[in-house]
Amino acid sequence: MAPTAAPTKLQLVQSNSLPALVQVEIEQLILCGELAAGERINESDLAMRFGTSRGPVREALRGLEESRLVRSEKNRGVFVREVSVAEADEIYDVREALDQLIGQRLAERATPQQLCELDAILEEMDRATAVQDVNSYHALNLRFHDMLVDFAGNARLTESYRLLTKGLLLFRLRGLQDGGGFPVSNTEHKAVMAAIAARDGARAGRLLRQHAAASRARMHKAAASRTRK
Amino acid sequence: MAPTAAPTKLQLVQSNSLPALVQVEIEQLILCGELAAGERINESDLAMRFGTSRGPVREALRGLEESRLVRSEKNRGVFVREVSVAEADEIYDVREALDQLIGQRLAERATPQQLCELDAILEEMDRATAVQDVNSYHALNLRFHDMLVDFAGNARLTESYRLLTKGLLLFRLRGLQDGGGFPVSNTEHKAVMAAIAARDGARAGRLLRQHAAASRARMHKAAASRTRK
DNA sequence: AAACTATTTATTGTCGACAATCAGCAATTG
DNA sequence: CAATTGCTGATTGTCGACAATAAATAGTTT
Repeated sequence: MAPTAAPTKLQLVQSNSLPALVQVEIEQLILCGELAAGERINESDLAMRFGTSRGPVREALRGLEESRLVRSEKNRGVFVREVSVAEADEIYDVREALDQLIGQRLAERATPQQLCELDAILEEMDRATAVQDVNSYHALNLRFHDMLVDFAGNARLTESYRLLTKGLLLFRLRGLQDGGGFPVSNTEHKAVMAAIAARDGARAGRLLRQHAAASRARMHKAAASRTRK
Repeated sequence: MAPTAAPTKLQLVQSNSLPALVQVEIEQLILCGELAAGERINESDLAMRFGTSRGPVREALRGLEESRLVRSEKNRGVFVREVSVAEADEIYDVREALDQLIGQRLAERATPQQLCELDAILEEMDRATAVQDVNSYHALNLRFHDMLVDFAGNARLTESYRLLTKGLLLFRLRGLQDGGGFPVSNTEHKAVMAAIAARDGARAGRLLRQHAAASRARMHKAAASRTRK
């Protein structure tokens, strides 16, 4: 009998190759800000840190370059990408289109079980809002949108979306955290959820797109107030 | 004085690293079908072919894995990806959303010069249709859509779109070339162009999305008739 | 003293070699 | 005779070493 639904830890470790492991590790380093945007990455240092040789590290960096988290200059090294406001704007343009699709598909396909999970997150976000816990809210917000795209049931859509939002995450790290308008954000989430629960695909799509647009506007506002200072 | 707009061939060769060169080379091999879908890729063979060692080849393959053109199994090698009809369907779902955005932005931003270039391609496609030259039409069609997304003026959008369509290309290689309905396809192109020339973003977006949907439908039809045989 | 040049040093790019692992075949055993 | 077990050849995974390049430093000249 074949082991059907048993994701053993052993199997995961054995299936994932070392460069792949190193890649997610470096990705974490970048996303958590330990490797700052614009910074140059030293291959030898990373290799030492992970206890490998430079080969796997180079392979991992090549993968990260393809996912646009780093850029590489010949004979000079690879650098953590920095995304400008203009680039973030471009990303948002695409994201809005994808978010609309996500809302649409969610309304068609999301199971009641999944809707419950989403509602649970929303409640947690309300609690975080009440205590003004920005960090928790930010993390929950990320998880919420990740679940949304997952539950939309289109693997390629998930891929594209994740790639895009990683770039956005890199931008947010530069300081401006969503313009601070996070109580508003959650009311928008609830409106989207209502449309999904009502199985109104068109409305859900429209609302989720508007939510992304609002988020973009908050970013602009924060960026503007920042450059003014 | 700095060389402003002179993309010397020398500079390109020197700026692009060897693994990057190898990567596009392998990509061509895959996209032109010399490396068939599902086939296993031998690192040593490729290294010999390009006159390098296995290191750069491995890095290139890691990049291609990130762009989903190959998949990698630990200790077994990397394989050219094969995309099923279901996956192609997923891709089309996303592509439709992006095409709508492309049409919208094109109507807003395309310069008269660019519109001329596009029209020129359309004429060529008409000529290819008249002579029933499927291959030429296919190539022109690819160029046309590539130019569309380029002229939309959003680098991230271009990236996402290209990534998606590469996957689709991989699927088309498996035999079914767009269901043969290519005279229809070009009339759709012309309708889109008319909307863009009229600077009607909403209509251009809607029409380009419908064009993608029609293309998807043609794929389904071809796939159905194929499995029936 | 400033500017240009030579040298040194650190880091990347590439390679060949060795170890680990897997697919296929042969031999053995019940 | 079927099935399991143990080889064998080939291929991948990883490493350390060397060459090539770029940044930093020191030295020289005007």
